[in-house]
Amino acid sequence: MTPVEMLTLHHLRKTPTRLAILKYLQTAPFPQSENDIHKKMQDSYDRITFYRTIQTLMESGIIHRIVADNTTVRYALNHCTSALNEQDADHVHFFCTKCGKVECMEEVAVQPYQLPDGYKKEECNVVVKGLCNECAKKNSAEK
Amino acid sequence: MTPVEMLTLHHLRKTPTRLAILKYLQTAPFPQSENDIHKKMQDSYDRITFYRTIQTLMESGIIHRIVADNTTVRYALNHCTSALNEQDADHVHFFCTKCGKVECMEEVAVQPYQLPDGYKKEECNVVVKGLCNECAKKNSAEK
DNA sequence: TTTATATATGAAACAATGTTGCAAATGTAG
DNA sequence: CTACATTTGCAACATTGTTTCATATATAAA
Repeated sequence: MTPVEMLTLHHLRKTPTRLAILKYLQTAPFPQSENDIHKKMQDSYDRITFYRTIQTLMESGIIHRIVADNTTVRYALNHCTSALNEQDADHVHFFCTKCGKVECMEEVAVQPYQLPDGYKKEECNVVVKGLCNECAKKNSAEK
Repeated sequence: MTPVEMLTLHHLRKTPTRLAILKYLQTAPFPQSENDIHKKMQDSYDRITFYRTIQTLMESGIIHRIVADNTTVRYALNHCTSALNEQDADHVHFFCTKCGKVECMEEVAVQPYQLPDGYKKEECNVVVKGLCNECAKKNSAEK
């Protein structure tokens, strides 16, 4: 699905900032930070607009925010954004403590946790921290 | 275990800030925010010291930080802090989207997720969002 | 194509969160 | 009680997130 189609589907206006962010996230191999997006957009970037755009895109379910750490936030397209109308399955996120990379592990599904009586579940976020394959390889080569 | 014993066990100096934070977390029924701790400590509170203390206590494994949200951070004693030398089992954290309360669900264990080859797992954080029993009750009473 | 208008933007100003360097204070081993 | 490594607290800064409001713009309708 193209960024224009994503916005059309959700009855959102096709503004430059929204299109720029969606295009960038679509080409990015991993979830991206505000700073990544900022650098990509250069002068056309405004922080306030960014936060509001992110908010809008999240509310529509086009993207999701990954909070890997108290200082590490990333954004990624929802998978259902490419497969129309399909609900995103909750997936595990991986955070490399060495290089800082965050990954959406679409293939690792989140377990359905059973909460105590009376609690109402809405969403479940799983972040696994460790070394990504590249950093793990470098690490074992070093010693 | 008393706060003094916790610090002794980890060869940390028994300073007023450390003791105050540990005492407060020990009596708190839920994980607490920086602001909660600040209010409790009043004048004896200094933000820089707070951050450094938290860092030290986390590195020693006395407390853990729960990042429920990009704007919601809480701190809680590790369970092993009361049961000497016992490794804390990773547990699920619950975040109430209505009242903002965070809970450690010690009784809900984290599933061991299988990562792709080459990745090295270090830690796994699970945050379930939804309504806590109190807010869920209020919610159904309202309608 | 033009116009009306609801929506989105961007500036200013602020609030909250987190970090670093350094001199002074303090906990503790001896 | 003293020596000294550790910890504190201040100043100064960096990053992240929010609110208000006037201006600009995307789009539906004429």
